[in-house]
Amino acid sequence: MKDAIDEIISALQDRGFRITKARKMLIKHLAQKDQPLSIQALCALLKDVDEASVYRSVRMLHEEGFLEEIAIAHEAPRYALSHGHHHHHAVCTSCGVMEHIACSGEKLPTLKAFQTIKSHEVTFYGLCKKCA
Amino acid sequence: MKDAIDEIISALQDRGFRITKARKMLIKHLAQKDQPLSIQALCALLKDVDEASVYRSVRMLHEEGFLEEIAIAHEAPRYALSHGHHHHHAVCTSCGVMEHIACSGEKLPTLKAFQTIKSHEVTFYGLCKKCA
DNA sequence: CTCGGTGCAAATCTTTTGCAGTCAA
DNA sequence: TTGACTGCAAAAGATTTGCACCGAG
Repeated sequence: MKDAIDEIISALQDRGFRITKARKMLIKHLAQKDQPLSIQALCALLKDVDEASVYRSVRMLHEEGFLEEIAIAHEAPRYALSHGHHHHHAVCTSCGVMEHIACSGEKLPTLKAFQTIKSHEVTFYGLCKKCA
Repeated sequence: MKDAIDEIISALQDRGFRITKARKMLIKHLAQKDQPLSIQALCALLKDVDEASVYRSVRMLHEEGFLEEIAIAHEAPRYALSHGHHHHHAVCTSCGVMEHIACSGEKLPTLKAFQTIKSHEVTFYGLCKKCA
């Protein structure tokens, strides 16, 4: 986990970004929480960092590809450190906890933390015939 | 299509809601557009209805089950008249047009209006072991 | 030392709410 | 007639932006 943090930090430095308290804290919290967090949740965790800086840092890290943005029905988007490999999610409608589901094509995915699934959503993103 | 509108209107009346210009226009636009629309898009179409009323009407129709709310990555949710049967969506990342995809279990779904699919997202909603 | 990033405050945008007047039933 | 809705205005919340100062490199 420490490795993941260091990797992102060196990558940022390589690209000319400075390593500030706000950015270091943001990455650290996302790495150790192991749960995608909304901007508001991040602001609550980073009490001593200005909200504007949280927004700016999240946007930058997302644009640079270090953060994955996860859209959830009826909720603000949540952010997590990018994993690289393709995957999906399960969300608990009661406590909000999220589980990462591998989409490897090799074996059937398993849900370790879930008891029951009530609904699912599938969305495709692509080009319609007019725009292709 | 006219039938769908009339059906919703009688159902609303049966439940004690009044049929106002705002509500009638909202339902009419959603029925004839045949595309899910965001609240902002609806406000633009319903220029002579106050934004606050659009928000109130959309919420009421959604709570009463007449509107389906569709979450799209990096976008405001869109609303469409409920179809009843379970289905999914494809979104064009260029023009935003959406296609409804049946999820019947009988035959493979087909995408009529789409040329290429770039990505997909699957999300499960349910109860985790702690909350079950 | 430099200038990219931060904090703070103000601006902007989105959504909600209170209230008095209006109109569907 | 009556109270469920609406429009309007203000409030609340979320996000962005301008600017002077600060600190990472």
